[in-house]
Amino acid sequence: MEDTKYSPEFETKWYEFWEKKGYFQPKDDQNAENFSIVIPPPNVTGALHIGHALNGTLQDIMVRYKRMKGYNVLWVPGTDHAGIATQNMVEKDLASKGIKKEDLGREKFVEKVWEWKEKYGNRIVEQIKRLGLSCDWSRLRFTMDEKLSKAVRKVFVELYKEGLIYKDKYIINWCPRCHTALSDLEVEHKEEEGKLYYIEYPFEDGNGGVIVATTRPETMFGDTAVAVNPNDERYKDIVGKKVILPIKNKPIPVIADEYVDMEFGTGVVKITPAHDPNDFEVGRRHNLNLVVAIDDYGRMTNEALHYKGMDRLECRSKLVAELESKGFIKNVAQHRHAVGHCYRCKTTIEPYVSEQWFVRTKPLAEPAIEAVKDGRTRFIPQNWEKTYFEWMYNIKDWCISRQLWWGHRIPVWKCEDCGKYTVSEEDPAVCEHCGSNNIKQDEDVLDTWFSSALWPMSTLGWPEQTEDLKRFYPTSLLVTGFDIIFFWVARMMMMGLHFMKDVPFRGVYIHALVRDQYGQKMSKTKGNVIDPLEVVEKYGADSLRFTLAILAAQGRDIKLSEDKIEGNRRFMNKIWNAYRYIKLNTEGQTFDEKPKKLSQASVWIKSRLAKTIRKVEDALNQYKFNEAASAIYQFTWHEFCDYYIEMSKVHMDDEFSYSIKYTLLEVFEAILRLLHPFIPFITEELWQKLPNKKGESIMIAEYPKFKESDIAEELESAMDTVIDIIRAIRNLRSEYNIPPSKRIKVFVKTEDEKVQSILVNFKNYIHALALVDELSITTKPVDGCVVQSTVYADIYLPVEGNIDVEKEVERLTKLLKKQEKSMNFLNNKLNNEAFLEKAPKELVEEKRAELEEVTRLYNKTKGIIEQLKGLKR
RNA sequence: GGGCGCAUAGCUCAGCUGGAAGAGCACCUGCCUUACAAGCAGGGGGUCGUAGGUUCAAGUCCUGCUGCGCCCA
Repeated sequence: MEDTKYSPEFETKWYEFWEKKGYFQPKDDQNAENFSIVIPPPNVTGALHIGHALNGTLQDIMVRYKRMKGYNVLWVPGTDHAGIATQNMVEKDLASKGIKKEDLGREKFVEKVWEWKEKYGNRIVEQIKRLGLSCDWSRLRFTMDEKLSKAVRKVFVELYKEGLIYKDKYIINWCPRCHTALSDLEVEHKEEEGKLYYIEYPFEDGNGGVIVATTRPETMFGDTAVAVNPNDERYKDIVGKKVILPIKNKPIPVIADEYVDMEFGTGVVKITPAHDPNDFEVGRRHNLNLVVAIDDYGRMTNEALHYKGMDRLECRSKLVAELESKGFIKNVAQHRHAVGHCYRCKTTIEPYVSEQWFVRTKPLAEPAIEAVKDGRTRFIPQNWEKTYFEWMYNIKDWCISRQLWWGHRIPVWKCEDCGKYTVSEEDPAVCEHCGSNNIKQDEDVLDTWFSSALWPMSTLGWPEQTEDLKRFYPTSLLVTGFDIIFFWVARMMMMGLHFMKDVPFRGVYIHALVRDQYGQKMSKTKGNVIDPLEVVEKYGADSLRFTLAILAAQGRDIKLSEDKIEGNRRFMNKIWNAYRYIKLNTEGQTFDEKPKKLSQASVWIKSRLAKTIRKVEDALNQYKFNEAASAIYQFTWHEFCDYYIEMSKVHMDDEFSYSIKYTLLEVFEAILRLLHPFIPFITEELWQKLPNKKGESIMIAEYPKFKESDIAEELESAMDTVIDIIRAIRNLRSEYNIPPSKRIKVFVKTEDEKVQSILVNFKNYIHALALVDELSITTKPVDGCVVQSTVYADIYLPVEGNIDVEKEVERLTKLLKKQEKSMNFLNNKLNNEAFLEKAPKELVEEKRAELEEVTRLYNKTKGIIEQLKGLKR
């Protein structure tokens, strides 16, 4: 016999079993609908974190659910080469051995990264498997696979030919540490305490000067103008004059531009087109020169005179000192402002002018906006559409070149002779313009997100017209976090619509972020991470999965703590022990024949099961994972275990002996199937042991179907009466500290014939669940008893010796107060003319009946109290 | 500065289309009742952030305010 404590050690065994059986691969049923998902590819070098666990669990629930519903299901897994992240990691590794990537050279370095990928790239895959995710591993993809790289090239070349990719000298976000350009999205803005320096720029004519305010004085070596707002009365007369740039002693013009905020500082700002994105635009409008004062390593150039070669931040402090000593600094103020940081290495971003490749996004965004507007792609929850639209309407061109070595090399060759570009899918031998063989490939690689943008099509085989592509594109669902709606979702929409002429996915389920129990983001530095692998080790993957699912309410972040996972392990344990009970009673018997007659409890539980199935399906169809999970939890624990199993004990040796066991197995088996998408392992483990299983695995069994014919309203309402009476008896037992070991005698007083007949018919259940050994129906009060009234009947419990009158009066007075409150509420309502007139008739009737009922109870309670008080005297 | 979201029991949160507030954990009491002490039974606890409005009826719809998050610039 199994141990009373569930232990999840069987998990890996079942995963191997499923994989070996090929269940993760789609069926080939021509009549069935297709359901496909592509996994958001984790970084090859990454380690599984709780976010992956949530993301994967939710997808797996849908995938397993649909599979059991009979769909042809395909879930494509894969990993992302993660340009900067991976390169940084390998660089760091090499650095620890004292090697710089430049020492190796590009080719050798890239080789090293591939080695790294071979070595560690599978780690995350293995970790994902441990969670039970049923991806089709025979279709595992990597963004730098040969075929996927071909797709990348094709897309680049076609977009280039359509004029949607261009090269431009532009100010971009530059990470001096990673030594590469970053897209706007890859910059994280953080509020920082900084200083605002007020520096005087004297007029060229020697008559005073203007004071400019800047947070970055070191960029002054790149200043080519100072600017004021054209509407600023204070500075009307100085526009067109010249000022002298301090230290450099170079005259620069005063210009007027709407961009200048009159409220900021003095209303005069310095314009440094090469080192500030806004100034860059101003410079373009006013034809200003680009003077580069800081180089790509964040060091000062020779424009900075004696500061040449110095780091920009060191230069700042030294320069401020010099300016101060020379009297140029008029004031220094504290100033909070947003500073950009590299999303990978957190280094402060340096705006930098350079030649980069860009994707013209506007023409691509329009169809992507349309597709969501007309519902071809639906966001769940729908609010996220707003976020998507907001960004799409204000989309900027996408800088796609990165000065890295790891990634898809840009397929552009520049001719050293004619200077023109050859852009080609195949490596060209000669320049397509002049035929020269003196051509050189662009050094840069593409933004990682460029290849991810193609993920749904490229993993299915595009540009080849594969069977998979035909069958599974558009995919059915994408499950991802809100943090990559712009990075990824939006770009997949653009690329998918452009190249496939159809959306990449029908639905986008946006899930929450997993935070710690205090709502803090989990991070290694804070030390508040919950490691999914540790948790799985300790509690099992099922407990983690169920916890994530039951917490995954739409639109709210998940605050996770180990307690919660432990709490759900108890649920696993409950299921485990329910199985033990069933096994104990059914072992060695066969259950091939349907029972002819069911006991009342069985009819009831089947009705409840049917309703639960309906609830679960409704919830899952709306992606309400928490509702689905709690519906089954509630049913399994509080109806099946708390009531049905207890009631089943009554029938073990009576005429229903076979039928009750049959139904126990039947309902339990259905519970396991209902739960399988959430907790695949324990459900398989137990299902395999059931004598009534059909098929070789629960994974490919049919999902429970709602059966209208199982609904038994009349019986359910009778059972409500029974449960109500059981509760009342238990309550009295508890109030009088009667231990379970002591069976009792009760009188149930009711004049209602219906209730009387229920009492007769369901007597056994009351005996068993309320631990009663003698139940008498009466229409008269019984002496020497404590009483508890319910809507249906009054329970009289004989007490040995004397009744503690005071305690009893106290208890009942409390009850009386409640009933009084209730009466008042209902009376108010029913005395309200407007309510009687305007509220629905049924509601009014309902309230009338309620009032009648409460009044009856109130009078009863009152009577008992008075009687008790009389006794006291 | 623009946008989004949240405020319900001590804690973490459910509450769909408006008809007298729910769960899990924690707490209190009693129990090893033959599936389960990782359990069973019972119990206490909320004027649903605040001020208005719509309505016969508001946690639920609308507006202002306060507090707290997040995203974008």
